[in-house]
Amino acid sequence: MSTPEDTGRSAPPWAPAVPDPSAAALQRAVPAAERLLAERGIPEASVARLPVYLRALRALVERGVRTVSSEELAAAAGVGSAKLRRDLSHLGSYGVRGVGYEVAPLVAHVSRELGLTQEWRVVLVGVGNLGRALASHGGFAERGTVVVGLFDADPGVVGQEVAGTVVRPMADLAEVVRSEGVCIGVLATPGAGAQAACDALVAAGVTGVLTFAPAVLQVPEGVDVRKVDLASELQILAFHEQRKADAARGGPAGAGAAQPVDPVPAGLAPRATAHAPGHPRGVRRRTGVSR
Amino acid sequence: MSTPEDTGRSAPPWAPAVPDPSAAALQRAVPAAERLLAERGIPEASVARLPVYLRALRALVERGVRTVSSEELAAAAGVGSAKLRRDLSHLGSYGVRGVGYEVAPLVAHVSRELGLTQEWRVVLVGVGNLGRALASHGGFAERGTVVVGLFDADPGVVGQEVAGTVVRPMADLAEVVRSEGVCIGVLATPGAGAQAACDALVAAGVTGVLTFAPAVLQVPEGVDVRKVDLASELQILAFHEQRKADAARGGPAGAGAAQPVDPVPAGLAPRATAHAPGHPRGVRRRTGVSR
DNA sequence: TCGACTTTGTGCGTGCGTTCACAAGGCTTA
DNA sequence: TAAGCCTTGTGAACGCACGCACAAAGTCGA
Repeated sequence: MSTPEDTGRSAPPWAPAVPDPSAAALQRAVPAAERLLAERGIPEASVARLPVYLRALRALVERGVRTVSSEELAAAAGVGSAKLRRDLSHLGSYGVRGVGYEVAPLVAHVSRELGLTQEWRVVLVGVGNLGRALASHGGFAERGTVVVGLFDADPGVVGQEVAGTVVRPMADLAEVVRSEGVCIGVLATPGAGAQAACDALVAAGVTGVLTFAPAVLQVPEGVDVRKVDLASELQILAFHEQRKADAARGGPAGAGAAQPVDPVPAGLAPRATAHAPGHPRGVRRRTGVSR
Repeated sequence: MSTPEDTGRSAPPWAPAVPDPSAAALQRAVPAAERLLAERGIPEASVARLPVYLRALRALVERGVRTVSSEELAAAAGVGSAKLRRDLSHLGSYGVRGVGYEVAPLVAHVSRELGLTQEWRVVLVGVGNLGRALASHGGFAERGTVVVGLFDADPGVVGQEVAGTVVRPMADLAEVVRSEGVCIGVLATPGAGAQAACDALVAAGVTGVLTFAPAVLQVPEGVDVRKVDLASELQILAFHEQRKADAARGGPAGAGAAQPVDPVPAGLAPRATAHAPGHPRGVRRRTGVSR
């Protein structure tokens, strides 16, 4: 069976400005076994890290580096080397034992895996403060993504020009999605109108949604939703800050915090808890970002 | 080492300059957040959901509801009831068997747990498109958070008034952080200046950072970093879209999105591709893909 | 050509998070 | 008071993900 590999359009836009002798490597046929492995299941956790690896790899390309060890790349991506190796192993074997990974081929491979060999056209619904920023934020999509339409339910906003594009009414959504081949939508509406906007996107044929709205979205099977919740992120940080403050004040083991009835000193300012118990200043390390 | 020339470690800190084995060793350290949690044992995963529960609860308060069952609240928050019950159990028993949870007390309790009984003052560094939006986005912090300072390294931006606040130079950062009792900083700079800005925040005494910059940040022990990566989110969506498209086209096709063109069989919605296991009943369901 | 060295790829143990399923507990009604 | 019903809180099982540690596999120098 013919592998749907790089037919036509050869080199990706970001192909290393370098001569690139390994072009052949790109064409190299991928063993069926490997492909199946990759197809069958790349853990979601790994997929989520691929963009990070890709960014690190591109930086390396920029610097003219041709080969990296898992240790180096992992450090650049802020993860452990073992994790990185396993993640990459899900894509097939693209490293050379005793040497490391060839940057150029790896960039190409990861890009292809993420579907970045094609351009993804997206529509943005909700042109408020955030929506405007996202539309203008040239690099928010880095590469591979193009906003082909801005929409808003507010008649007052429709017609305005934002980032060189005219905001269109929701009524035009379906038509644009179809004609432009859009399958990803970005939602930047207030929480109240989020579900309605989401429904409109789905009805139009979008199957992937990135939402910034503070609302729980209900979507039909087959539609992916990724949610970025700014308020929540801050609240989570606040939780940790409070925890640190408590630890600094009282003894660990949540002296007072453990009790349901915690006499919260409402008036007490969370003063710089900069110097918790014992923080070895000056030592840098990456901080877990959980997920 | 394969790096052609890694001369001078003068490379900017944010550059994926990897060498430095000692740094790798330091990464083994246990994230501050996790360690703190261990003292009281609220799983990070649960903490991350508390804001969502809180939002749902507030909506219930708005509607005058006084009691909710775990089933109802879970549905409103988009999670399973068992998960919700366990999450809440980490905060202590605030439910009444046979009845459910009393909304008002629960709101108060969760709020207190998240540290929302006090106001968290934050500074925002990087007043570009995104920074401006965040500063203006009145409700992006919902409640409990107040932006008390905008900073930017660009002299051209300093002095401008954004959202009623004058942008100040980075030189003023430390002073503001101290005088205002800030411990959380929001980073909205380009990737290039992120590490420097982060360093400035940490040096000023900030111990919690929310970054939107596409860069891996290195921070000292005791500082929490949460990262929101817009480009990555889109790429992850793209990955899934590609997967669906491949599946729709027929069998487990190649790993590459071959066709640069013909992304979507116009008008045809890539039906079902459910990669999420079965889900209870309900026409609509929330789509997994959480972080 | 051979041996020493380097780094990948992965088997395996461990711990966390999610889910099931049910006993415990509390309200309501007779 | 006692029986019945409802929902919480949680013991236990399951599965995923992470990290260690090492054999395999390749490079480099003699």
